[in-house]
Amino acid sequence: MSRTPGRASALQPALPPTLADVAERAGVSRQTVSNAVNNPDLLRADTLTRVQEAIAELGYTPNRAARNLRTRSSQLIGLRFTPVQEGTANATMDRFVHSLVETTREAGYHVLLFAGDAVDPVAGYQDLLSSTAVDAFVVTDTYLGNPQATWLEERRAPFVAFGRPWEHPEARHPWVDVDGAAGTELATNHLLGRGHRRIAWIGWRKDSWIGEDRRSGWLRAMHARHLSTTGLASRVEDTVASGREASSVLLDEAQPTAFVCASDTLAMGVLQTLDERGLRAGRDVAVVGFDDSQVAQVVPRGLTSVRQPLEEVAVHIVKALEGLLTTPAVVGPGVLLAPTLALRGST
Amino acid sequence: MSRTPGRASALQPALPPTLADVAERAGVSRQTVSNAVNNPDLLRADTLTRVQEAIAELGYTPNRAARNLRTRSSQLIGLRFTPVQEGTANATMDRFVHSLVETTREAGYHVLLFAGDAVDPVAGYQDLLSSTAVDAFVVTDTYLGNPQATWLEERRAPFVAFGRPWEHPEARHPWVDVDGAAGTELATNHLLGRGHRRIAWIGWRKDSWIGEDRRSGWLRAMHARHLSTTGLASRVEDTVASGREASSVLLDEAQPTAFVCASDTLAMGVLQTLDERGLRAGRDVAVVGFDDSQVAQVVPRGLTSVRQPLEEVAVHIVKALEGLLTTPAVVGPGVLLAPTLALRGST
DNA sequence: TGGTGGGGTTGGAACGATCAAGACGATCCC
DNA sequence: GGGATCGTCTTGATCGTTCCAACCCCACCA
Repeated sequence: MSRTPGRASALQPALPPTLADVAERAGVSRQTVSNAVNNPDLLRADTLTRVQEAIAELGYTPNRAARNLRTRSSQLIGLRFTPVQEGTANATMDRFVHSLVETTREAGYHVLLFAGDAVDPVAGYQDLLSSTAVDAFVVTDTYLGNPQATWLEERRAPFVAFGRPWEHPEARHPWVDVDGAAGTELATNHLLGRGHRRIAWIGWRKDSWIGEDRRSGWLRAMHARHLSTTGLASRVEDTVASGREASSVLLDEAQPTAFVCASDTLAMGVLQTLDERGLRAGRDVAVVGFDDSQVAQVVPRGLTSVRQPLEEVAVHIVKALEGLLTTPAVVGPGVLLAPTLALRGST
Repeated sequence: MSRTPGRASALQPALPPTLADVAERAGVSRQTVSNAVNNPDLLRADTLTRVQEAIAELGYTPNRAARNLRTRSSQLIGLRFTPVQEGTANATMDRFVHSLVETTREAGYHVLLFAGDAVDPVAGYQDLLSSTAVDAFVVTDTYLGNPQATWLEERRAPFVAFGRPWEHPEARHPWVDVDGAAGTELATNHLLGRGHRRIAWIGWRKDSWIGEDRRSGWLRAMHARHLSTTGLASRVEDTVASGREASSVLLDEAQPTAFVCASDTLAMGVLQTLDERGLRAGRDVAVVGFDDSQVAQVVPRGLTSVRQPLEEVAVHIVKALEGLLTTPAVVGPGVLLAPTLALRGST
């Protein structure tokens, strides 16, 4: 082939070998090499080893772009990456991304990150989808009234959501979520087991589905023991300051001995109140957070927190993705996973 | 074209339009459409608008795979994603990744994440490089004796490092780093300005280049004031427990009034010691951390911490990448950026 | 002997874009 | 007036892979 001399040139960086190079070396056709890579069992044993030797000698790796073009797939999963919010203890994304990268790798995929557009929530998806840059998406920000999910669904774009379609129970896309109510129920029962009876709740505003879900777990556990919850609940913004204020008010007006919070951020607000009043977390007042962030892990004496099984979430998401991409017709039901409780000094 | 009937089929999901479709619609050749997209100024004004109309009507977007194949570039930047370590306050990656995603987007690139192999640190790079899946890498884990960097350099693979080539000052690749010494010097001077004189250092083991660099900033600031540092320094593992122990010993043996730490993780250990001894951070003893993690931001009364300008780092990295990918010959010198100090209640 | 069947292999034609070179007409300049 | 130049657009080839249909060869059986 006329490629060889160009490759021999010392100035040009060597072009990687192609299928044709391997085929020539092994004395077979291109297609046979392709089969050796993708369907080895189609070849006779001796041909296969000969081709594999040629591949090894040349250090051949299939060119992705060419393969993508021909197969109409990129082996890439798109994920809109939202950073941690400064000043909060919100830490889900980082752990989740890692789990997803790890799991997709085992399935032969890679993760493509893209940034969100402040104005148009769909912009990033639009671009990647129409240029066929990714095979599918993982949508994580479903709590924003998920225009992305409906938009993607309309376009029949393959995607799996991390988060239930709260507002659209009729949605027909696969999703994986963590049972927040089960988490707070776990936390509340843990506190009940430690003898607490007046357990307060600090959660998010009523328009947050996730917040209401988590709240319901606390409510369920309390009612199961026939304990009153009146005056023990508070709904605020997800900031440390709000948690501080809410806990301060609750301590004054309802004298709780324990707090269950919708997030580690709010729990840190509680710890701050305790700190100000000279109360010891875990000894005088118990506190449980949600998300098992780094903050919960390293704060003095530690913060007990509900931990989402993000590794498991990633596994189910990838499983669903593989299903979507092989047999697009089948859409299984959503998957709901149970969180665990990371016990630390605050309870 | 024979494609049209297939596209009209109701069962098949519509194939996206191609260059040829647009060309036919606009009554021009394929190449002209290509030029309209990539070199609009080559076209006559009226032709351009006609083609653009056709593009808009059909909703055409160039197919990435085809473009990648032809141009031998993927517009993807590979980044090995290492997750936060559980139990630490190490938070650089998340913020950095976000900055990088944002900045690369503006430059027309996307970020491709891949997982590290525990055994072979080069495996992920190898795979992506030889399959021409990415145009370049951003290497962040240069502190590990960076076999990746040397490996990539040998292969003439384009990459930019976040982190200096400490062990290989002769390295000829572009890098961007944050001046850790300047950061700790800033922190120490801040404490000196507040009247502290006995300022202790808690850092990492001697084999950490980054650790020694940060230590040198503290040393420099102290020596500039002719203050003794004997007995005031400690080198330990980067864990909360180590920080706790080290600060406890230092308090007993050297009576410091302030601590400068190589990380927020160590600083949290100091806070824990203070908490145990009934001392108030910021009032009785001052503490400064490094990285401005979420932990520093939400811990009660806050932790003063050195903040790396990661957005700026990303900008310089992308700039270097663009340089590499357009004119591979030129390799500018490394870029060293100055961190800032985030002031909070602990000082 | 000759048809049948099937595993193993082959060559040509896509996939959808860009590159390189050339065609065409209009303009310019000597 | 003729050749060179420029701006604009077209044509054919090419990137490296996989799909498709046909092919070869040999075993099997009538």
